Amino acid sequence: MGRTKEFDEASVLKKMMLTFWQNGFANTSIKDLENASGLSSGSLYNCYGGKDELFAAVIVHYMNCVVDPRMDACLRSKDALDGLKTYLRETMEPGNKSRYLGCLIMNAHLNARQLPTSARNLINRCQRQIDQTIENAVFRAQKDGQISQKTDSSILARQISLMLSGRVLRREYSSGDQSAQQEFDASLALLNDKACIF
Amino acid sequence: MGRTKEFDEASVLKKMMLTFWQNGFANTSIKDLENASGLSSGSLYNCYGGKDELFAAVIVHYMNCVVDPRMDACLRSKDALDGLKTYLRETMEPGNKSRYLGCLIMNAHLNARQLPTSARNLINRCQRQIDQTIENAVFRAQKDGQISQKTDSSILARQISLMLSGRVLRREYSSGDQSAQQEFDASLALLNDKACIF
DNA sequence: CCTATTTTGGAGAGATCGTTTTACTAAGGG
DNA sequence: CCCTTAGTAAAACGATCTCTCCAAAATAGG
Repeated sequence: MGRTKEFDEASVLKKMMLTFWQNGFANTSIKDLENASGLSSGSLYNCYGGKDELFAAVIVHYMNCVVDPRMDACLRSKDALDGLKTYLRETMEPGNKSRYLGCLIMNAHLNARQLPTSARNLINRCQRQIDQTIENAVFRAQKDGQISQKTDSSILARQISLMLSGRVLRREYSSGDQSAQQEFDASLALLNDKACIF
Repeated sequence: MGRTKEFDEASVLKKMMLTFWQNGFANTSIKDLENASGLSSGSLYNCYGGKDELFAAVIVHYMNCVVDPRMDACLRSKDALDGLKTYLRETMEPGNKSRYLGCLIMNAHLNARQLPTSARNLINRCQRQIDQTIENAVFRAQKDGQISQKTDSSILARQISLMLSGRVLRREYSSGDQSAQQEFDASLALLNDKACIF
């Protein structure tokens, strides 16, 4: 039934994902994607249809390969609080990469106006999933006695989400090893000492 | 000494400020600025030199007209905690505008890579000023007994800054009246009950 | 081998971008 | 009247962008 594809779709998606992740949607050109993937524009348009659909495919790939495993680990963790802290650390810390890229989903929020509507809806759905994971972890930690009963866990979850978004937004501003670490510590501090906010 | 300027520079800067504020640097074209200001590109280039310098002038104008008054009011407020809360409310709440625009300075962080270096440095300097204002307010509130002595005020200030950035980042995502309000309330909750975090 | 089908790569259309230039009008001061 | 500065409108520049098109290449089934 015709010629077979020569490239590995997962590996190509990963390379394009990194490009979008670093540069954002509007600041990534088809030429960039050609260079990153090694494919020509003809192939890209043949496979995905256009930049918008390509971006959507990248987001799905990002969720599958990056976010979902983290969320699963968080939800399945025996120790709810530890699971949440691990999730935050993985999302907030630069890790072994030379540059902290933030979160592809959250990065997209600020440029939401430049995004095609379909991508915007997709992004929002993913963000809601992330927020709910955080909320679930906080609820479970409170039920397990790791967070004081006096704490309003809905508010605490919202605070955590906000700080996570804030750290992502500020990644280019406070990118020194020190300030990045301090912001991460400040976020975690909310969860210490049984989070006796109320 | 030649013909005098026909337009009011402050009013022109304000119109361009709103355009940059809504669309960001990269997504604002010279044509947009022509339409917004009513001037032709010739005049714009004659007065400011180019898009980069124009953006810098807009940032200075934004600081002078929007941020500085807020920071001054916060620092001069008799009640330190009230002053800080007012500052947060003004920056986080949509107010009377139809759409919440976030903060021009913070908006620029996520697109920092697209900005000219001069603008990036300017933005960072402004952000540092904002962070210090928040920190000063927290310190003063603690000295005045409004925040528990057990609280690590540096960490609390960082948390506040992070939430502020987070709210700005998420403005298009959680833009419903309800979730925006809830995020604002969650940020303020840190300052309630004498902020007995530690 | 043949043919239908798909992939691939490159050229280029068509649009928009920031910027410069040109030609022209308008207004102030000597 | 001249000179300088301020302003508009338009054209053109080279660069870059998304996307289309088409011929060549490769591979499946008959």
